[in-house]
Amino acid sequence: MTTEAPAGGPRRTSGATKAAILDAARERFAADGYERATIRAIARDAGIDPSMVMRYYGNKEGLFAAASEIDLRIPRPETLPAVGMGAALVEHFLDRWENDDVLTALLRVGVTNAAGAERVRAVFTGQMVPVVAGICPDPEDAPRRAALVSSQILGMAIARYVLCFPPAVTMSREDIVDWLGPTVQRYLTAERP
Amino acid sequence: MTTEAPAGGPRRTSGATKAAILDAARERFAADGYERATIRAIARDAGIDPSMVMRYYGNKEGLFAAASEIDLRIPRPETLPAVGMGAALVEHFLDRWENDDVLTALLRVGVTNAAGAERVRAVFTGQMVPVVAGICPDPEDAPRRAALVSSQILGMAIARYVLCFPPAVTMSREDIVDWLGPTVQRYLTAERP
DNA sequence: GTCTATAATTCGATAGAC
DNA sequence: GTCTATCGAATTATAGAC
Repeated sequence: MTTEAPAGGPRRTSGATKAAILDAARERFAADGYERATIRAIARDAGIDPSMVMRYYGNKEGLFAAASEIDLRIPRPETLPAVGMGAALVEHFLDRWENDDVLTALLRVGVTNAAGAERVRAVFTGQMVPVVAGICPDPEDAPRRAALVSSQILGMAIARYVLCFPPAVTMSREDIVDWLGPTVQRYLTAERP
Repeated sequence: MTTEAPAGGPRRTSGATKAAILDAARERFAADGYERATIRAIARDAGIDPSMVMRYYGNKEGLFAAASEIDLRIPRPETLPAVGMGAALVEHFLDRWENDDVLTALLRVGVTNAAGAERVRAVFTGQMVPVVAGICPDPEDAPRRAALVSSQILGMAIARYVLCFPPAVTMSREDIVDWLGPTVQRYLTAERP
């Protein structure tokens, strides 16, 4: 029990508190979006006082910036199967989306908040485009191909995890990979139509 | 000038005021999302007093319900070209998205608000699924195919009109139709993978 | 490091005069 | 039909005690 700490000492370390705040923030931003996720609720979830959030992150915007740092961990092209890169990418993103609240949080905030949209664009430009550039036959066309791939990945994420269209929710992972894989593959490597 | 109306008469008709409110509401909801679109701002845009909004629509939720009524106007399958239904649908939705704020408003609110998500699901079930059922070879699979089609349409709409990925914004309509058309066509009519 | 108290806004919603 | 005035609640953010 942390309450057994010596008198005068911190109840818990600064690092642990900050991590607890970030965890709670990620969950709240993912569940409620930027406006409805209040600092009070986040602090309550983290079991600390709202003023601690301000102390550590300055303001709500700073908190979101810290909580929405993200690495998509897109596999390097060399590690992907030569055939079925599209399917492998779809599978990777399904994994990430189901195991990391930050993706949903970033998407929800990006749709409602101008600063959030800017962050999503930065992730797209910094992490998606370079990988696509390493795959597609015409690197100068990588941004456009990356946008096409992202549109399909984002669209399925919204249908399945945010809007919760029943058919999109009940579809098995395998079905989604089988349907979306060829689409992504085509966006990556097909000749321009 | 409406101020020349006879003493005691309304400055403008009830219908005109209500329409002005709905127009302003659609714009605000589309631009700011549900939480940030305030009744005060909507009333200011419409050039009336905030209390009029309450009088006509009861509360904010009622206002959004009225402002987000929408008909996707998806063409009946018979009127679509036998070959290139996918392309025709993509073109239709690009048109709708560029000429009707309600689509963006509904999408923005659906992502942040539970009631908004329910409305999007209702539009999906009521307008998208039936059309797909009239096109696809196996009507019992229409909901799933409709979800796949919607995921690609919604994803491009978000990338182009909400998140504003530069490549998605600068792409020409023709390019989008050429790239997404075959995808939608496959989701509609291809055998299950 | 943690918490109390509170300032300063802002919002949705209501009551009532004209 | 329209507007003024305002209530009550909720929010971010700050100042300062312990």
